Amino acid sequence: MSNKDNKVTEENSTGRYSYFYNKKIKQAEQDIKFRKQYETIGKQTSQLLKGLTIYVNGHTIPGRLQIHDMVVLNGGNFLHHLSSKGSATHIIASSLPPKKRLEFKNYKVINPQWLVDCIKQQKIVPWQEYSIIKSDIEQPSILKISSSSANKTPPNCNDPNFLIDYFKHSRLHHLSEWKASLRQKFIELYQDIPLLTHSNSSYTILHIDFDCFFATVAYLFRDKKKFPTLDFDKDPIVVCHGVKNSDIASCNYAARKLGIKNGMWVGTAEKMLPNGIKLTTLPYEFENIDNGSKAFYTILQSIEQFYYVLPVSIDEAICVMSKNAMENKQTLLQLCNAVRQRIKHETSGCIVSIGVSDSLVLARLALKMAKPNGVFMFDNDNESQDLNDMNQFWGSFKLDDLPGVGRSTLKKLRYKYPKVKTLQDLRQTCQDIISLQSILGNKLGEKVYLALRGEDDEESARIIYDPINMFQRKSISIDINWGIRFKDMVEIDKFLDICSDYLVNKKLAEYNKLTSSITLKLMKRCVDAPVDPPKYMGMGRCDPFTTSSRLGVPTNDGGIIATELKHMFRTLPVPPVELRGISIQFNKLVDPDDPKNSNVKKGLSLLFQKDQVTTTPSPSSRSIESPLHNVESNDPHRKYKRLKRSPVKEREDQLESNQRNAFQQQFFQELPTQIRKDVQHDLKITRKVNDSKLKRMKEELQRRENAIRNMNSHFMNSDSIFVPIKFQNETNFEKICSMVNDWVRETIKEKGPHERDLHFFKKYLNKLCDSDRVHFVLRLADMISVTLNLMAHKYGNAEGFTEWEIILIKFIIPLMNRNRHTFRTERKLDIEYDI
DNA sequence: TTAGTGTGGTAGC
DNA sequence: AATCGCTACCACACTAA
Repeated sequence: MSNKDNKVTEENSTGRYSYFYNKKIKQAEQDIKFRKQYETIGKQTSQLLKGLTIYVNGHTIPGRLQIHDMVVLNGGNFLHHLSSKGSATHIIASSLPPKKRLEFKNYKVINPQWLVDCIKQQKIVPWQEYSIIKSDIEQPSILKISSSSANKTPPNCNDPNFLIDYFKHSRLHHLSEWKASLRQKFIELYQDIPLLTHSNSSYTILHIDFDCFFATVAYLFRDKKKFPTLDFDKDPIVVCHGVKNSDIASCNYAARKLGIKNGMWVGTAEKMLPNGIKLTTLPYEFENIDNGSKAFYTILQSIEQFYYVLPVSIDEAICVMSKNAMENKQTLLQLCNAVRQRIKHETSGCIVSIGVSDSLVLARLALKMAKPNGVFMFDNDNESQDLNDMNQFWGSFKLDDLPGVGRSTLKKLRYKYPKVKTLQDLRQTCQDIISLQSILGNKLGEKVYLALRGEDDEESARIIYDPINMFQRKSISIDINWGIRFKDMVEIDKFLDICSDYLVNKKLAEYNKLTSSITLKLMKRCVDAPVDPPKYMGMGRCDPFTTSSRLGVPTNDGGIIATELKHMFRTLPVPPVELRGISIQFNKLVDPDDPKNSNVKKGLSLLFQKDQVTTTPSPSSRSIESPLHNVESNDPHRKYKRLKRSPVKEREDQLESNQRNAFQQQFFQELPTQIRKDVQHDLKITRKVNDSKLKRMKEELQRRENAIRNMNSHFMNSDSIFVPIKFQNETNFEKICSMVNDWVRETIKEKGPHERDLHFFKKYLNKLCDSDRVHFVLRLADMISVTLNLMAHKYGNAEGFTEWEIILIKFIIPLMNRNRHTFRTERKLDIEYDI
């Protein structure tokens, strides 16, 4: 090891000095020779690094040998041993233990990327940005140690940096980000090359993947002082953050032999160890993983025979080559081994395995056979393949080894075919496509059926025949299902602001897109799940709730999006303290440069175009709508004017809003103090959210839609506004009434309504409102109010009673005011709510 | 029929 | 002390129109 050598050298005992001195001379001579050789075969060399002396310390990616080649071929001096201080102009390292940091503190110590970038740009780029001990210079080491230990505060989702900090440590986040960026790069790299065609479908597929990548890198970059005798081939090693309920991201083959699997919790894995064997846990090496992957893709892309290098993930790629690119199996195997050798060499020891076949699914299965550390070629051709070999091949896979078969599908197959254990069994049991489709559904059934015959279904094959489109981004989203613990809506609003900011400024900006549709998904703790789940800060068992919203106008305005999210949150029945996870998706991405969106900035004008589109699908409405169009769209100026609210209109709105408030105030005064305060607080937030610009735009839309519907019913003499609305699969309002009545009566006695039931009830009420049937809502509200009164003396103190009271005040009554258009007419009913 | 919504499943380590 | 359970995309069931 070079470290050891250095120590000896520094001792500088006379005998040794001359030995190393000689060695140094010899190596310098070899370097020159090496360079000459390169030049004679016509390879590019340069004098870029002339005058620089570079030394590599410890493990790096690219590896020591590769850096050596890079330095020498670009005219630099490569220092094999750090013989005396000052002899090296640059030291390349990925990380330094504290002692080395001190030792090297006067050197330019940089990470390998510096060299890569220098060569790429063909100039010496400033080293400071690549310095790995820069941060130490700024503060004394003692202070740093104390602050870093004090830095380990428990995770807190109210911290403004929580999101970024969480993502920095999340393996799954990294995997997703890496994948997205590889796809993006693919598009840039291959956008001009012609697509492959089905007709010429004689391709060889190489599926290449690192063996336990995370674990290998973690091992290579481990703290050697902490693990002086660790043996990667013998000791079980896993990569994780924690000790007990922490996910295992990756485990080496010694661990796999004991039954340990990726995704398992550390505590579970430890239970599988035989007596006397210890499990070694190593931390993640995200940066070095990324570097390793860069080397991997660079090598693959440099191989001429590969038509495409399709990224699957950070450590996995599918290489497509024409069948006649290689002369025979022998040369193909040689190529595979050469690739494996190069990758191992240039990543300082990371191993890839390769599966080779003529379809995606077979290449993937072959890869499974190839692992660990091998190449496997599978020929599906019946004539050249021995039937025994066939049976053995398919017989060695479990059902969920088949791509597309996961936990859930496995369960379905097991249920239907309890005796089937291997893919060979399944091949024999399921001869027809129909039975598979009846269990698994149309597509998946077909996919499995074809896969068992070694063929790809159309969807899977898209990655070969249409990768550019497949890799084109169609949605953007973030999920946070760890560390979410909020106290109240104020905290959640702040968090939504942060999420919105991240999505807009990091994602939309990066891809230069606008969004016109948002989905919000919340995870709510199951009623019977413990408040603190087994995993620290985990989500535990949850019920999911989803809602989505069309914005009408494509936007990248963080404010509008945040406001909409806050509003959406409030439509879902998830109390702040029960929240365990949030997911936000932007579904309909729009290109701002697209000429048909040129008036996005004007915003509202697009809204009205959209309005016309969305309200014209049915023939009946179209016939009625045309007069409307004549009035409005014949004169573009007029249309535009309507967008600007007249001062009169603005005042009217103000008036209405005041009325609404007065209406609510009336109810508040009759409430017990505590409830009143709570309800008022939340309404304040809700109102703020609802009064946003977007909300006003949406209300305007809604009003126009209703107006058209009313016109319809007027002209057509039809009751089209009374389209049936279902609750609990019932459309008859009287029946729904009695159903709701029973439900209220039962749940008042206990703990109130179940969230899901309530959620659907609220949806039903919302639909009633949206279709101008507020009087039904009034009837229901009245009924509930009467029931509460009747039962007050007996159950007035029950939890359910209070719940229903709050539901009535906080949700149902404000709902009736929501649609101002109808409010003025319906209010005449003047039902008295005495609570 | 067609289009939209919400839900579920899968993949990578 | 613990711990960092993401994210894009397809497919399906269901509803509205």
